[in-house]
Order: sequence, then C-alpha cells, then structure tokens
Amino acid sequence: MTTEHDDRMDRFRARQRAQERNLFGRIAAAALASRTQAKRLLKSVGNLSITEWRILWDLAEAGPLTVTEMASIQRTDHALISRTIPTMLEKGYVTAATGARDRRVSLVTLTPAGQSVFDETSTIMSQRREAVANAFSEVELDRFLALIDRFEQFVEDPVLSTLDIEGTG
Amino acid sequence: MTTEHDDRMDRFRARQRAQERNLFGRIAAAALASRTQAKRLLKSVGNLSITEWRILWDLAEAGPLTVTEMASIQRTDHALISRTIPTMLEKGYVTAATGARDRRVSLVTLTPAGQSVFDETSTIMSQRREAVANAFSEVELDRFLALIDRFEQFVEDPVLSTLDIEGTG
DNA sequence: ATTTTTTACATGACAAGTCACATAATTTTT
DNA sequence: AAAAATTATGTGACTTGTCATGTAAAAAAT
Repeated sequence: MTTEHDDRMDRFRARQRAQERNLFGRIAAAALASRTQAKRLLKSVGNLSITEWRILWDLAEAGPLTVTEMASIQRTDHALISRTIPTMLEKGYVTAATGARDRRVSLVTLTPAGQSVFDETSTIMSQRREAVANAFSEVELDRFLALIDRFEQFVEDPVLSTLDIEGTG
Repeated sequence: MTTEHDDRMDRFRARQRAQERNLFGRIAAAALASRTQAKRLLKSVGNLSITEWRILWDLAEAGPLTVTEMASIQRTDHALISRTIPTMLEKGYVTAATGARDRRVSLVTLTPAGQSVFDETSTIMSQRREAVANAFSEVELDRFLALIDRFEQFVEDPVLSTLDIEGTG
C-alpha cells in the first residue's frame, strides 16, 4: 500500500529532479556555492571580505581606479564598492583622492600595507583560479563563457519586463 | 604623448578584458542579473519576494513540503525558508503543521489564497522559462547544465579548502 | 535502556547586493 | 553663457544568503 507519506516523498523527489534542469536555479546555486568557497578561502588566510579582496585585486593588477571603474570591472553595483572603501581606508589598505581632471571621481590607490595583504592572500586565490583552469580546457571555457554571455543577455533583456503589460492589457 | 590619465584608462580596460574570462566573476554576475530580472517580474505583477515565490511554486507543484525539503529543492539554506514562512502564514498563503510521524518537521501547505496568488504570478514566470527555453536548444541546455554541474562540483570540493594548510606547512 | 549522535528547525549577527534618492560636478543643449 | 541633462559618488532601507548557536526530537550506539 502507498501511504500518504510515501506519496509525499515521491512528489518531493519528482520536484527535486525537475528543478535540476531549471537554468535560473542552477546558475544561482552555482554562483552562491562559488561565493561561499571564496569566503572560506579568504577566511582561512586572513580577514578579508569578498568585496575587500576584489578591490585589492583590481588595484594590484590595474593600479589606481575610481569607484565606478571597479564596479564596472566586477560587474557589480557601485554602492558595494563605495560602502567598502571607508573600511579599507581605516585599515590603511588604500588611500583615496579626488580626481585631478574630474573632481567628481574618487581615485583609490593601493598602499604598501594593502599590497602586502594582497600578496598574502593572492597565493590561495591564484591556486583556486589555477585549479579551475585545470578543470576546464580552453575550449570548454570558451563554450562556457559563450553560454553565460547568452544567458546574461537574456536576463538583461528589458523586453521580458514588458511582457506583463501586454498580458494585462 | 601618453598622459598619466590615458595610461590609467589603458590599464583599466586591460583589467576589464581580463576579468571577462574570469569564470567565478562571470557566473556570479549572471546569477545576480537573473535574480534582478526575477525580482522585477515579481514586482510587476504583485508583491512577492523571490523566496516567497519559490516557496509558493514548490508547494503548488509538489504539495505539502517540509522546510528542509524546500531548501533542498532550491539548493539554498534552510534558514532562508524558515525565516520566510512566518510572513507567509500572516499573509494567509500557507499553513504549517507539526509532522505526524516526525514531530521535528514542520509541514507547510498551500492555502486557497496562496494558490490564487501563485496562479496570478505563475503566468509571467512561465513566460520567462518559456523564453529561456526558446533561447537555448535542448542540446545547448544539456551542455550548459553539464558545465554547471562540473563547476558546482569544483566549488564544493573541500580539497581546495585545505590547500592553504599545505602551503603554510 | 541509557547515552551519544544526528537531524529539523528557529534565530541573532553579519556579508553581499539592489534600489531609490540626494548632492555635486561635468557635459550637452539651447 | 544659462539651462537642462548626465555622471560619479555616497547613503538609507531593504532583500538575499551564510554561519553559528540553541533546542527539541529521532536514530544509532553502547
């Protein structure tokens, strides 16, 4: 006999299987797992938040940058960077100066202390990137990035946002 | 002549190009853009948060579920579900009852009001899934999911988390 | 049968991210 | 040149998500 409980378990498992092919959910889960891994790695070597690490990395690689430039590189909101800079100023990892030719911008520069923290942290983070480079061949990476490109175009398409207007008209 | 400003812009653009091939960053950005799109769609038809919508969807598709089961289906933390249930109880979208055979679990069930809200919302969300199904062929979806599988395995691999121990030994 | 371990859930604390709005500086229009 | 539009940054309010901890119930070990 099929109990109510068994029946419920069957429906649960069916739902779980179905959601395994939900691209939105799968990408979200993968991104969050990735973020969690980065967080743990950063914690294992020091005291940096992910946002702080990304800022240090950008500045170490590209030299002084504005808030907007870093947000653009990281494909994130400028508010996130803007809010993190004061903490990093206090810690002495960066300095900030008003732009010479454009006085709206805030040019952020890595200090020797910031460079030192970056050096200590970059080892483990480089190993991570190396490991993922070993896990995917160049060709696979190209394909993966192409699919992500298309997905990103899809979710950034404003047309979908107006579907409801047609639907309710 | 090359000004300091032009030089900085060159470094910025080089960094931006390099980061376009950073899988971690690209997946994170794609996932966040997807979440933002979902949020906007939900806002356009009603007042549901993403978490609330996912709970309604799961319950509508699979019938009564426990908090842990929903967290598992959504590949998310149970805390997120747990925190959202009280709000949905207040709104009258769901009911919760202690499990009959396991008194630890909380069985959440959709109410007629919840079903009604789900119905109103599911149209736009179905259109979105349909649109993404049109944007990717079955074969492409399979490849995409396979790559995501591998990426997820990679970021969930605990071995990487111990690399630093070797490094500092 | 009692002790130990595991599991399900709730909750406080915090990080990450978005949005809307405010302000100041720059650029474009007129 | 003055007015209008745009851009860069900062900030309050909020959602999403993780982690650690506590509690109660169930399962496993002794």
